Amino acid sequence: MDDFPAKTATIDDVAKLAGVSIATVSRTISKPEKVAESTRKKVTAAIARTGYVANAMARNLRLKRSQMVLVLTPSIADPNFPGILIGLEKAASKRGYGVLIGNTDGGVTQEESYLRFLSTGMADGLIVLTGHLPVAGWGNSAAAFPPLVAATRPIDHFDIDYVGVNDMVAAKMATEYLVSLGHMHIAYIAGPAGSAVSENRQAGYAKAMSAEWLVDGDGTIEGGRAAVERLFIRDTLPTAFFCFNDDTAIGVIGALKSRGYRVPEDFSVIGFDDIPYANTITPSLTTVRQPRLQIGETAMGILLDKLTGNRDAPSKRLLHGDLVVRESCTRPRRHLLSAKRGARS
Amino acid sequence: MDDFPAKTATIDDVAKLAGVSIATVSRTISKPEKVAESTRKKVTAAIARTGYVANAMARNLRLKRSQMVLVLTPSIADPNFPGILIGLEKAASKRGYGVLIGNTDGGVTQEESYLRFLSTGMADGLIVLTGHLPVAGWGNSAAAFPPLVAATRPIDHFDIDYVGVNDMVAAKMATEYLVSLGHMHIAYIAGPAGSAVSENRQAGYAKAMSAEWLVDGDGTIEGGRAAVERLFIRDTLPTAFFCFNDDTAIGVIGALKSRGYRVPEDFSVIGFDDIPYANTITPSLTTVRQPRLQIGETAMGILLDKLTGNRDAPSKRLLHGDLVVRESCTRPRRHLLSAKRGARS
DNA sequence: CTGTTAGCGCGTTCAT
DNA sequence: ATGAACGCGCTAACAG
Repeated sequence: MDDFPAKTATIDDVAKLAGVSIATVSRTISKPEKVAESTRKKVTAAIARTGYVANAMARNLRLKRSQMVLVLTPSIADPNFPGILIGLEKAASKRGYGVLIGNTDGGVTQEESYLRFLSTGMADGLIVLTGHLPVAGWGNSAAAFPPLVAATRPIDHFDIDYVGVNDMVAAKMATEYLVSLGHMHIAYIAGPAGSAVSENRQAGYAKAMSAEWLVDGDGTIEGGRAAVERLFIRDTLPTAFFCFNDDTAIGVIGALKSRGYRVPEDFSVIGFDDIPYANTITPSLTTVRQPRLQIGETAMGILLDKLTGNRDAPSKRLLHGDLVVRESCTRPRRHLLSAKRGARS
Repeated sequence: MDDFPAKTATIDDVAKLAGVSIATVSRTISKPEKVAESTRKKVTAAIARTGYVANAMARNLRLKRSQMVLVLTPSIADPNFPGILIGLEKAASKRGYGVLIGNTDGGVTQEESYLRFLSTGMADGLIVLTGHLPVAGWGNSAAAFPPLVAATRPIDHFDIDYVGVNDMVAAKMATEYLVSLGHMHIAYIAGPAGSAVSENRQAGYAKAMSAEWLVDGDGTIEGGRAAVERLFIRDTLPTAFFCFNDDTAIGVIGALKSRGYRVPEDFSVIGFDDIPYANTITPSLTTVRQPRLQIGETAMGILLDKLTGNRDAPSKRLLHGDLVVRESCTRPRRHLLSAKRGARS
């Protein structure tokens, strides 16, 4: 019934078997209502008997499209990626599109290579997770771009569709939670230098604080750890840490613990993302959940709408992030403000 | 220079501009040596001026191929997936192939849908991460399959290319490590029922033990936790746990800790996979590293070899997994063999 | 309602 | 060494 390399029946085979022309076969497939009931049945039967499946290459060549979208990501290993990909894939396959993965590793060479791929027509559109236009300085009119939507990381200076979490609002909420617990000295451990996302989170944090206390970071566990070490060289310490992301928070907690402090008893720390393992660490991490699946789905939805023509002006879609309260934050217990370095190790 | 929707030059444009026939243009691209030096230069120049890039659909239609491979996975969220995907993608793009993601969620419907996709010719081959042939009972002769290679999870009853870690050897090694530490009572917390991978790991474990002590599990954190709870109903307990995977180990450790025990002081636990967060939990997890990237690369390599014709009989490629010693295992301290339930909570 | 025809853009004989 | 012509498999006019 469904052997595989079964000579792959073509539309001609079906037409011949059904005793009609190929045009009729084509119609029965795409516009069934425009073909007589009787012949439709014959054709349908013939299709079933031959196991016919339209050749995508031929059809796409004719239709000048590919029914695929290319997803450009700087890192498949990013803990947020799988969730987003699931959403992307789900929305795409639901509408008959395939999703191609393009891992750039931040490299310009790879970006160019994928772009060349795009220009061969193997993909109709682009989902960009990198936070910048592939190959900086691409034309200057937005019309010069291929259909594209950015997700997770906004792209500056261009009026491009974007969907991601509302970082500022979420960060403000997280910070306010810390404040409501009684914290007055909260440090923000930033993400990679120049990260627009980190800047937005910082802005949200700033809105909830009268004075900012900024610490550099890079979004990695090691970066979080290093930030804490640097902080301990100073004379004063915050009572709570609002971290750019969960990885940073994990690093912060690790460093704190290895210095002999307890979390949340001695210091509260809150992360951002709610990565899959956020609730498996000790203490389980209070954080802001990023609606990954939804981000993926709506980003793909917007792109496909553009591809199929039902879409007007670019829009920024900011989704809500939920605060997930777990164990890593509590009321400040003592005034550790004057804690000196070298508590213990 | 590289505007985007730049009318997309066709081979005719290039031919016209270079003053040659399209056949010559085609040759200059695929068999440069068969064209005169002088004309080659003209054509090359014309290509550069027009920014010509061959249309993939047309070319693939003509060549009856797609230059894409479909990766069927039961779960993008599996912690092992990203690493494998990176390897897959790397090897594919290096050889000019694109990789398409097919998330089945274990559903037959999705599998069928992706298979139909395959049969449209949008993909030339398949990488199967599900551990079974898509749509069980597919023909009976291996020749009826499309080019395919299984990775991570072997497919029984068929002579299919497979690449994964050598579970038995690795499990034996892990168990022997526990034994070398002095443990005599080691329980194996199994994976999902019927998992061939879990059976192999169990077999390796058995080889290092005189008597098996089996506990059901399902490969999830919750499953690991539950396994421990069930164990505490009994009168005797092991001094160490060899877990099917890291998630299970995380659950085991969590349950042990919440019962007031310490790991590794009271119980040693060892996992399998070395997922990204294995070293961030407390205690950091001793485990067997699965060579994900390498698995992905060699699986894709084999598939592409088959697609390009340089390949003979199917082969099983078993890669070595390294034991990664961290903090979750130590020598058994006391004889907890008669520990009763309800230690504390 | 149905069949005929003309390409979509390219690779490839087959002549020259 | 190069060009003319055919066809991969399909959809979209255009007739009838």
